[in-house]
Amino acid sequence: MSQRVRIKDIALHAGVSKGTVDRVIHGRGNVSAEAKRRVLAAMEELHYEPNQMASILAYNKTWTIATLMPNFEQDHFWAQPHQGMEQAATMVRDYGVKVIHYFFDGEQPNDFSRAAQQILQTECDAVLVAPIFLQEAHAFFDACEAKSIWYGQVNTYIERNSPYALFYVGQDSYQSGVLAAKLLNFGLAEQETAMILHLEKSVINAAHLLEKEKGFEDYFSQHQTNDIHTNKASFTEVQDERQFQKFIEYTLSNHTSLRGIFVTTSRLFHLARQLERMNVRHLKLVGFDLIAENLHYLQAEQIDFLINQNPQRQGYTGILNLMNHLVFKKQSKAIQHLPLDVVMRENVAHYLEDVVDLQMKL
Amino acid sequence: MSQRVRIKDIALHAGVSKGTVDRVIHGRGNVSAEAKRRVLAAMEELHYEPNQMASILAYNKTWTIATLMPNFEQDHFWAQPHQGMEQAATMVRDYGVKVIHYFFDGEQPNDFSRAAQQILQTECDAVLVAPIFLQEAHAFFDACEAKSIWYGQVNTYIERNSPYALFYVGQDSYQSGVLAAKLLNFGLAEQETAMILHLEKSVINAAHLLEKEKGFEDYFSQHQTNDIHTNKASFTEVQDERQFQKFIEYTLSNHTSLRGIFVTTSRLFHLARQLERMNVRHLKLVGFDLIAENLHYLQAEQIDFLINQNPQRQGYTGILNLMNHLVFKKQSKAIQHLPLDVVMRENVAHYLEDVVDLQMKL
DNA sequence: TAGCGGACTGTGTTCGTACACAGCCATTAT
DNA sequence: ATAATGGCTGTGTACGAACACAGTCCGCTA
Repeated sequence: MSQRVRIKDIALHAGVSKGTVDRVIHGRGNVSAEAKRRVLAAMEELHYEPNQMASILAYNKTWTIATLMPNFEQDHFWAQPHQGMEQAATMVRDYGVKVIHYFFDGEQPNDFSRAAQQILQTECDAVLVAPIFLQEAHAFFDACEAKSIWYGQVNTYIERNSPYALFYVGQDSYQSGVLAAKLLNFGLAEQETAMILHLEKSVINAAHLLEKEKGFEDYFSQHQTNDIHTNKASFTEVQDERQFQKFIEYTLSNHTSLRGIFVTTSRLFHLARQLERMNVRHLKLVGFDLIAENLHYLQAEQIDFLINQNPQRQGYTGILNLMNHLVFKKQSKAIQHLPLDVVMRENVAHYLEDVVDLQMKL
Repeated sequence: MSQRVRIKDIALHAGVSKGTVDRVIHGRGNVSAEAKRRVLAAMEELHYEPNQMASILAYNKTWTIATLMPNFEQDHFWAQPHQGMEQAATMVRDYGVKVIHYFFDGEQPNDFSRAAQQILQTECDAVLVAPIFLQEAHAFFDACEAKSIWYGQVNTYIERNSPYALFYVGQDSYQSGVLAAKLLNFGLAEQETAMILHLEKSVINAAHLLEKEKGFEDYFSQHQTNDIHTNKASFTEVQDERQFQKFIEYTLSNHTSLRGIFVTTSRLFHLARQLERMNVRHLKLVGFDLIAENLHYLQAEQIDFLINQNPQRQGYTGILNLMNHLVFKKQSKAIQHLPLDVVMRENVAHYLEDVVDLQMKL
């Protein structure tokens, strides 16, 4: 008994040859209305489902995907999306998809353009980009469209109005601010104060930081029941221990009811380290990302919550989306926000395991 | 230029035929030492990696996996693992794996045995079981081993010492208790009281409930800094509104400092509903599972945290593990604890989306 | 030295789909 | 009437790996 319905079976059932069935399936034309009707009826009746293995094997086309993102030796954060891309890459190789990585200096717009140019000189079918430089990214995307190259965005979202712009995979900054607010609101008692603190240089230019700030403030303005006060601060010179200490002392004496701080980036560990040195333990701390330094203070119970933005999945999902588009012609959701995992000392272990335990092969 | 290294290339490079290469790869013997050496060298040199597509197509073997779990019309919880299994099933069909589901009455050990017997009468290569009845499960597993059927466990873990016992996928009950304790500890102020509450009938027989209890208590005994008091209670008749109200009133008056309750199962919504009716709003509530009733009270901010045990993933991962074993001969980790996601009103959306956005095809 | 068995290796077919190509037929143009 | 055109359909081969089978070679024994 033949388990599965094959093209051959359809052909037999419809009284045509498999060539005709193939033409119908792929809409290649040159099929009479009558034959087409019979083939479709047979497919319906026998519940035909194509065998992807055989299809891919026979199609025998190889696709090339280029990735374009900041050098991760410079900023270690990017190692995570990259790792996700690599995992996905080994996974999609059997589908005839080849992934080639290009890197640029994360602080030099020019270098983005250089790497982009390099990609444009090769032959590729799609690119996965972290478009962190607005202007340069726009130029690159324009070029992609001119060369009929599909593209997806990770981490940073730039609005593009083109059929070649396939998707964005990344964080939901606003909602992560809301989430942090909720956590602090839960942990603080009435009349106490929560603070949002930026430890980055150019906050005003960083849309995602402002989004987080907005989410944080919106939450508290909508939840006044506990009468939590909120505050906002910025400090850049985290490397300068004396300055940092002075800043903290000043802040604490100015806000005696301060009990919780939300740091808007992965740099929370700087604060945790400084507080540890100063032996301050009455502050509840919330921040981002499972990088080693943060994990250290999470274990030490100096940090209470780390919001995990699933950076590996950004890369993983990005590649998989592109391959779904190229190989299976399946379109993916335009905006894909990754889960905001609430990570604590007590459940961190699971999030540190291999990101993708769902994958199928080595 | 042929992109990829094929068996034919190896053969050419080693000066043998592809038949010989095939024998070397599969250790089928009947190859001279010299030929074997040359083939292995060529594989090494050309970086040969087998084409899974072609391999599966040519192998043309179909595997059958049976699943055995409680009827989900009876207890809706089981719908989730089932859904995960179904997702995985459509995904592995192209690999020649067929999944057939068997159900039993979740309250009748005899019915487990009946369904198990049914499976044993068919021809299958592996089973995925929720072995919730200890004795009957042991009997079934014995039978599987006798018939050389591989098996994996989901949701409930029974220790088996056999090569046919492949893995367990499920929750880490102890750790989920610890996690709940940490959340309440974070939310409560000094001197306040946290309670662990069972709403199930036979707590003493339910190992996982006792584990949760242990985790909860261990956390607090190790974290005395806030001087949180803990308490334990049990109540069964959640359907009886008057009784339930009396129980709650009694508990509240007995523990005036009670501010947080951890319900050890998905039945938290019963408590939330009752508290809403009584207009009690000063209690922080932590429980399990994203079922509709719980989600309602999470949205209403009556429930603060739901710990998500990823029930869909149990099924999904279970099927994928079996297929990895059967098709790719790749062994999976013996004990696989799924992430304990901390779900709040502010991040619930992500967890309600399609569980597995990592999957590759429709 | 013929006969036999076992070690070793190459050939050919198979899986299900994709697609090139050739062939057929009816219609239109010359 | 014959040639050319175009619509439509079937045949055959390729994709890469798996495996059955047949074939070759060698050493041993009768």
